[in-house]
Amino acid sequence: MLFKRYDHGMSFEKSTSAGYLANHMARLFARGLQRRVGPLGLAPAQFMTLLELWAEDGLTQKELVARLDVEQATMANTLTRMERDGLILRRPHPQDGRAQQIWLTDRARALQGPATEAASAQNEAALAPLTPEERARFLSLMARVTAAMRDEED
Amino acid sequence: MLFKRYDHGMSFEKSTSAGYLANHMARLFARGLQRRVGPLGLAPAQFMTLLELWAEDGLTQKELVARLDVEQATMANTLTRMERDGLILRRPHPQDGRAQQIWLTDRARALQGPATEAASAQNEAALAPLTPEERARFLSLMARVTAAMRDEED
DNA sequence: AGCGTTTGAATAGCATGCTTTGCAATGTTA
DNA sequence: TAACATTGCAAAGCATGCTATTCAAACGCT
Repeated sequence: MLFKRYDHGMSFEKSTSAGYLANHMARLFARGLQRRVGPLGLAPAQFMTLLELWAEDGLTQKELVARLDVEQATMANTLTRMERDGLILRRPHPQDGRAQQIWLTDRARALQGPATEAASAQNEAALAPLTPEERARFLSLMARVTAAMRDEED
Repeated sequence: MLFKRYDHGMSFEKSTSAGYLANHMARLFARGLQRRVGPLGLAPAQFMTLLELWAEDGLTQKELVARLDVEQATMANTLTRMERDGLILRRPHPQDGRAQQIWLTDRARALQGPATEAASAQNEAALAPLTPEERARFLSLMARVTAAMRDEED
């Protein structure tokens, strides 16, 4: 019997790999969000962080890390850039000398409307081909898969 | 009427934002894949690139860029690291003096089995809570959303 | 009180992604 | 064929992730 040179019998089709699709989809979301919120002077990770801070100000870095599920070092760097860009202020925590509280600037508050509109537009563009029922199922499936991987991490 | 300080009436719930969930899910996939293929000396983007090259060798950088949907500069950097790590060789293209062909090394060929097994294990862990029908629907939904965003880019 | 442990952040170093820019090899066209 | 345009890659610069390390503040226990 003849075999083609590269047929090792263990094809791994990227088009049917959840991880591959998830990566590609997330990159497309990020590109689109960048295109839409970039003109406001925001980057995607900054927008994600602002989402938490618009809901509640004065959090510590540790709290942001827990809510956004990124590493502490990643958050520290993102906050440094946001401080540089005049979006937040870091103030010493009144009860804990190791910690700081993160406060929004007026500029950051003013961006809530335009930025959330831009993000909604991106979501709408991505989900355009789906029916309302499919959208709900899709969000639910992503949430379950995400939860499975989080559980597996500990 | 009274309003809480931060209720601007435009809540954007991250738990119901497709983009937010996609980003989080992709980060969890990347962490898991890193954990599983890292010991083989591979990084996630290198694995993604190898997926194409295991199927077909001798492609140009331009062809890889088209198949993986990343920017040319991103691919150039990834290939430089793969060359440094002894996974590929860059050889001048016989017909086009500007281009090069990318060839796998024996080391890269030997990694196909273990690496695809590791990636399959990651996919399995992520999709564990889903039924076979749900998995199929999930992949199909991701493909449709991805296609919608790609279409929108041009 | 004193000492070891834990905890909150910062820093360094690296991988991946992007945009922008530059350059040499090819193609095209007047 | 000379001039212009296109194309394939590389390099610079930056944002976001990660791991590992370090440091000071806070805690806990004897």
